Amino acid sequence: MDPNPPDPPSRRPTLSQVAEAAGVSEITASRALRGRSAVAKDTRLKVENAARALNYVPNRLAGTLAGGASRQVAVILPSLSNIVFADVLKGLETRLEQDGYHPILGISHYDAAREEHLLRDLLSWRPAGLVLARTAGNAATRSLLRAAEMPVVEVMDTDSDVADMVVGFSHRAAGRSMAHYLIGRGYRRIAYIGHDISTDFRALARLDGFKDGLAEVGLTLANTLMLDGPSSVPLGRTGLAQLLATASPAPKAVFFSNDDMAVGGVFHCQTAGLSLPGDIALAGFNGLSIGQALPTPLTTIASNRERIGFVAADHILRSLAGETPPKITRIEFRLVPGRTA
Amino acid sequence: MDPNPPDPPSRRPTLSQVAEAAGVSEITASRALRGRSAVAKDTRLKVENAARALNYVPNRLAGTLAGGASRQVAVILPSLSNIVFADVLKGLETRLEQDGYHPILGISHYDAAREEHLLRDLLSWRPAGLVLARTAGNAATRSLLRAAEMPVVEVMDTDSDVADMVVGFSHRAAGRSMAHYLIGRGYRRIAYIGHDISTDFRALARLDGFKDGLAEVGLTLANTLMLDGPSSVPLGRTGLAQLLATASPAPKAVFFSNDDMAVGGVFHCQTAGLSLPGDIALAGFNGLSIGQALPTPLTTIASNRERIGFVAADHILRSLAGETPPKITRIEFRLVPGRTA
DNA sequence: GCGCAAAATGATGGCGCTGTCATTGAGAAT
DNA sequence: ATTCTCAATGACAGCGCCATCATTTTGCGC
Repeated sequence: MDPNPPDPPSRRPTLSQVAEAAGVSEITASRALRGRSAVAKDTRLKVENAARALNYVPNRLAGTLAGGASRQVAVILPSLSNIVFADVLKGLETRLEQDGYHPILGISHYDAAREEHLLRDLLSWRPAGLVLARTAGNAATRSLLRAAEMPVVEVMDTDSDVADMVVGFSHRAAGRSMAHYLIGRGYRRIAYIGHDISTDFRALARLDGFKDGLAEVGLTLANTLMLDGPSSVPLGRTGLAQLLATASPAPKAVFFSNDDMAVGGVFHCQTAGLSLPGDIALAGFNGLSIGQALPTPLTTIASNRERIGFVAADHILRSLAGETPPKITRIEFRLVPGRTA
Repeated sequence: MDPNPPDPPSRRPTLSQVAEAAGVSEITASRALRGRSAVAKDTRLKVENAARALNYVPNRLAGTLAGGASRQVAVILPSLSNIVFADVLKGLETRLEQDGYHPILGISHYDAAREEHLLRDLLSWRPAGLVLARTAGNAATRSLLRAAEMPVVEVMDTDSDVADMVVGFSHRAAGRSMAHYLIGRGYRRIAYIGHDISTDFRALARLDGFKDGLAEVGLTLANTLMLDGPSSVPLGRTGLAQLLATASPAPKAVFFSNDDMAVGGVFHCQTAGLSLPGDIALAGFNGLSIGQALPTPLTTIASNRERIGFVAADHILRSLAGETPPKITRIEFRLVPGRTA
């Protein structure tokens, strides 16, 4: 009984083994499997059979190193707890997969240092392109991005200037448009309830735009409640309870940092017996399906996250194909009047 | 004016350029940067400075090819629309990142053929390990997995036998435990509302377990409504409306395929003025925070998806470190009695 | 048959890095 | 001093594949 048998030599078959089995040279086998240059039909069949028989799986590390471009795309997102980024990732993956590309993922947790570290790490895999939803300005990140020498798409908002291309919309404009809507509905005493805004600068941009919209008619926010922690339904629920318990006079309308928060607000109203929008009006942001399934559909702004991801991936792939996609692509948002405001 | 200037020689700096700048040999630079073997302190500093000055980013394709193991882990999930899998991915990424690993992602869309194709594709990147939430039995996938020669963890359910390791729980047992709970609460005329079950075999396993639990006391499902399409809040809402419009006598309790569906059911009751659980009792599965934030907290079964992902990644990393994690790791589910049943 | 272009195949080198096995030199032990 | 040890460094080869440039074979017109 050998106590430590020599490592089983079951290494994965290589291209040269396939070539040998097929009775051709390595390079011919390579061409046959990739189908790029001319290979006689029965040569190709021989090679394909040999590859199948050996259960050959190409080694793309070697392939990429030797010549081709990688078929990996680095993706950096700030979070996955928020369905919004999962949607973007889904759109990305869908488009990438069509061309045989795959995302390598990093989550920055809204942390600039971690983002930079991730960027370095992912770049070391020599991806063909890079998609990111950035966290905040960071000098090191900027210079890494500029030096990346690959297509780079920044997603989610169009207010950025670091990347090669941008796909998204202006969160500031979205906030402003909600202000216009609420003003148009006659609301004047308006409050805002947000989650941990120090990290989520896009929510902050919406808030700024919202304030701008109010200012255009000489209004300011009646109350502003900034809560700790990431956005969630429970946080929105307790947030509205807290606001209504303390604000006097009570606001007539509340704009939440997003739909999760706003749905929590709706739940509070259901619990407290407040009628929507008579006693109080609520509005969110994102257009999640849950908001629309509520007994009183949520007034919100619909964004198309999946499409943002899809288009971002498409831009990467088209850049790699030598095309020149637009620098800025707006994926329009849309105000969805519900019955809560 | 050169019409086609020679490609700018701005190729990324290589290790040998760093070595030259630091006045040492390539291999010494390699060691200095990796910090594995003995390098004199000031040699290391020289190399580090040179690397920084050149903005050197290592090429891990070459590094992995030459010797080391890859620091990528292939991840195959059936969907990202469902927050459940985003949670798993989050847990995975969190643990992987701690050791400098990154997930390469593939989405199978509950399609066995696509799953197999993805597996081949991802394997071609020679990842260090593989984590997947499988879709269904598929002979080709099985043999690929067995031949993978790397740690493989299957997540979400423990009813599988293909992978090296398994992290999850028995969906069948979860379904059974919900049956016991509802029976214990006195419900007898019980219905089930599910989404497109042909794809989601875990939901099907829960249903089977649920039926088993009913059978133990001589009951069967009063009604079964299987809806087309992926699970969602709106689908659950229309589903319950449809069931109550057609079933006669009406069921006293409904078990939904998951929380999204059940929340939709709650919304229908709110709209239709049905009181919970007096007029009808509802139960879901997953323990999403939204269900707990409802005015009447949802009765459900909490699963810890993020932990499943975290532990799965941990098993991969420990296997790579030479340890032997358990073959089967149960991440317990927990019945959460709410006020809807 | 002959010449020639085009198709098919092959030989070579190298992508950027690391494993392995030298080699060097400085200090410890004798 | 002389040997020995061990830390520090380096030379070399090769990971698996593909780009480039031969070379051979085939097809085809006349």
